[in-house]
Amino acid sequence: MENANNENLLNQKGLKKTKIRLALLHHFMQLEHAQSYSDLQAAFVNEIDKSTLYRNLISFEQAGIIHRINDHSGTAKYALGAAPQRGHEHAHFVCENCETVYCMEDWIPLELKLPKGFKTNKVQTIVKGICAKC
Amino acid sequence: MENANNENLLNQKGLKKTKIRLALLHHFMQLEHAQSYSDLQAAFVNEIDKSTLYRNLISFEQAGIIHRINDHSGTAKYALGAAPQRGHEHAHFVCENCETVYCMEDWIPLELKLPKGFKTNKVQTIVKGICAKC
DNA sequence: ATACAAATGCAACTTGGTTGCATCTAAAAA
DNA sequence: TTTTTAGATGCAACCAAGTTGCATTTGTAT
Repeated sequence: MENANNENLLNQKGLKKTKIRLALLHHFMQLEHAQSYSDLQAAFVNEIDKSTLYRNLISFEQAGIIHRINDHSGTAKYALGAAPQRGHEHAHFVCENCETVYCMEDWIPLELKLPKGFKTNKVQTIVKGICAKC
Repeated sequence: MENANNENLLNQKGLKKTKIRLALLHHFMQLEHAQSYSDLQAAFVNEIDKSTLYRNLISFEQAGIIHRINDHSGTAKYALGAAPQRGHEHAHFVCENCETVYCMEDWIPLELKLPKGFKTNKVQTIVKGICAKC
């Protein structure tokens, strides 16, 4: 069932449905928080090549299947869902204890007062603190 | 005059006043926007060793002379001023054209509604758009 | 069945950043 | 002023994240 949905998703986006992509997609579907490259590598140890993994993350991101999050740890993380668009931004919560990154879907983008001549189209917010599990 | 001020600053923070530190500090004083490692390396080509530069950036940051900015480009940038404290956060503006990073000093931190069990102590905001010069 | 584009694996590379260690220098003590 | 010493520097080696070129394989359209 979920598998059929994932196959459709890849079809829609014009991506070939390979074992690796279906496995990756399945993995993302099961998780509620963001994954770093090393998380994913650990989850698929000796199954997916480094460059293949990175290339698929890029493909998925371009297709709007996942979005890249920079949680200020220095390394990117990836979570299900398209990149936040103007008016649909969401904040990301980074737990300072367990380092888990959550998408805060109900985030409301704020109105900003910018100096003259500055124009904005994106606001990205990282909230740091302690999550419910810690 | 400025040089004397910089020397005092280093004294106050318990840092030895070396040629390199004074040059770095002077450089930061002249700039209005954030610098990446590679910006700084280019500005002091063959003058400051890689590890010395990084170590001084760390020292300056710990001393509250500069603060580190993560503009979601994947590489850190540094700008004059202490790290934003609770209640004194400021947003950072990243120009999508020239990639310049500006500190928006008059930013007012927002009140957040977080899910139950989540506690926050820091909110970091990156605003992306086009700057006044572009 | 075949043919082509796209996906994979591998190795080599780049860049940002760190670390250990020997040497040097600012600044305090004598 | 000279001596002492903690801290600063330079160098080389290292690590992790991420990218690229190329040969091979696989998915899909014909």
